[in-house]
Amino acid sequence: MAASEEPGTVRPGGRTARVRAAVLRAAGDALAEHGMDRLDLADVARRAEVGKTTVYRRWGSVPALVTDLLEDMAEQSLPRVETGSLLEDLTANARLVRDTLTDPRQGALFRAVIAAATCDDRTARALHRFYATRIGEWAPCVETAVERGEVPPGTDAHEVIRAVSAPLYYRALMSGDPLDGDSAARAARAAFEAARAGVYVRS
Amino acid sequence: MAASEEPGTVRPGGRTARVRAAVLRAAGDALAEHGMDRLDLADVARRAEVGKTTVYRRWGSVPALVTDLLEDMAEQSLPRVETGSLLEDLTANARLVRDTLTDPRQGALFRAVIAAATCDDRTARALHRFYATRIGEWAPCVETAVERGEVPPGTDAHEVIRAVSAPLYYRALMSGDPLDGDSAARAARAAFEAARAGVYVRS
DNA sequence: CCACTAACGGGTCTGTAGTTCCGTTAGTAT
DNA sequence: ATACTAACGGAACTACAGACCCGTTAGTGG
Repeated sequence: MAASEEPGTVRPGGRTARVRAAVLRAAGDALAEHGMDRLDLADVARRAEVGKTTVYRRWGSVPALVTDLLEDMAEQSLPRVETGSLLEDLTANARLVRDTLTDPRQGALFRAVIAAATCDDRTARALHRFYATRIGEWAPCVETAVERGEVPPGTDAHEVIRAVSAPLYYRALMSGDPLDGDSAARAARAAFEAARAGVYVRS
Repeated sequence: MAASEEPGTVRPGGRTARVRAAVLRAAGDALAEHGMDRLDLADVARRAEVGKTTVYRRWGSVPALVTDLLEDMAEQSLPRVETGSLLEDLTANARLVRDTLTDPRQGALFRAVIAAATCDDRTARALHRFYATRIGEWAPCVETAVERGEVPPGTDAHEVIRAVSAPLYYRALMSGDPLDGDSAARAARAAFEAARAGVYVRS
C-alpha cells in the first residue's frame, strides 16, 4: 500500500474542502494585516476556527500555505476585455493591475507572495506559473493588434503585456512612488509606443 | 543626561566601526545564501565572530539589520557614464541593473531586501530612499538629452530611468523570465522610444 | 443505513530564537 | 599615561513556534 499520500487527497469532500477554504481565507486575512514574516500558522488556525494541528499537517510551512493560496487565486480568472484598439486594451489591463496593487487586501497579499517567492523555490515556481497564466490570457489582444496592423508583425505579445505591468510593480514594491491613475495610463502608453516602434519584435 | 542613546553613537571609533563592518558583511553573506526569512541573528554573529548579544543590542531585528545594510550599500555609489546618446546611456544603465540582479551575491541581496521591505515600514522607507538616490544619479543623462532635442521638453527624467529598471526587476522577481542580454537592451530601447513619443512629458 | 477509516482537534512536549545579567575590553578625554 | 565608561561578549534563562500523540468526528462506498 502506497499509504501516506498527502492528506486531503482521498476524501476531498465536504469537511476537507470547507477547512481548506476557511484556512486559505484566514491566511489571506493574516497576510494582508501583517506581512508574511509575521505569519503564524497557529494564528491562521485560530482565525479559521480550525485545529492548529490540521494546518501544520496539511501545509506545514508558511511558503507552502502561500503557494496554495496563490494557486487558488490563479483559478479565479477575471474576464479580459477586448475593445477594438490596442491602447485601450492595454490601458484596461494597466488599470486592473493598478487596482489590484492599490487594493488594501489584494495589494498586501501580492507583496507577501512575492516576498515569500524570494525565499522559497516552490513558491517562486507557483508565482511564475501564475504570471505566465495571467500574461497568456491578455496576449491575444496584442496578436489581434498585429493582425489589424497597429503594431509590426513578429511582435512578442507576452513581452508587451509584461511591459505594461512592470512599471506598476516597480512602483509598488521598489521605488515606492505613488500608484495614481496617471501611472496606469502612462504604463499602457509606454508599452504601446515601444511596441509600435518595433522594440518587441522577436529577433 | 539624556542617557540611553542608541549604542554606537557615542564612541563610533575603532572597535564599534569594525564590528559594524564585520556584521554587515556577514549579514550580506547570510542573506545571499538563504533568504531573509531564514536569517538568524545568532548565525550572523557567529560568521562575524562577534557576540550574539552585540547583534541583538545594536540591531535587534532582521529588518533593522537589513535596513542598515541597505544604507551602507547606498553610500557606495557607482560612477555613471555619459555618452553623447540617450539610447546608449540608458543601455549602459540597463546593463548595470541586469548585472546586479544576475550576480549571485548582489542579486540575492536585492531580492532579500525587497522582501524585507514588504514586511517592515522602516526597511521600505530605506529602500525608497535608496532608489530615489540611484534614480537621481542617472536622471541628468535624460535632461541633457532634452537639451540636445532627443526627447521632447518637459520629459520627466526620473520616470524614464524608472522605466528602464522596471522590466528587469519584473523578470527577476515576478515573472521569472530569463534576464539575458536582450532583456537589458530591450528595456533601454522601450524606455527610449516611449520617451521620444512623449509618454513621459509632465502633464 | 452502516461500517470503515480519512481527516480533524485538543493537549502536551521540545528545540531554538531572542533576552537578560554581569564581568571584560578598549575607545576617548584630560 | 591614566581614568572613566561605552560597547562588547559569554552564559544562563525564557517564551513561543512547530512537532507529536491519540481520541473524536464525519466523508464515502457498500
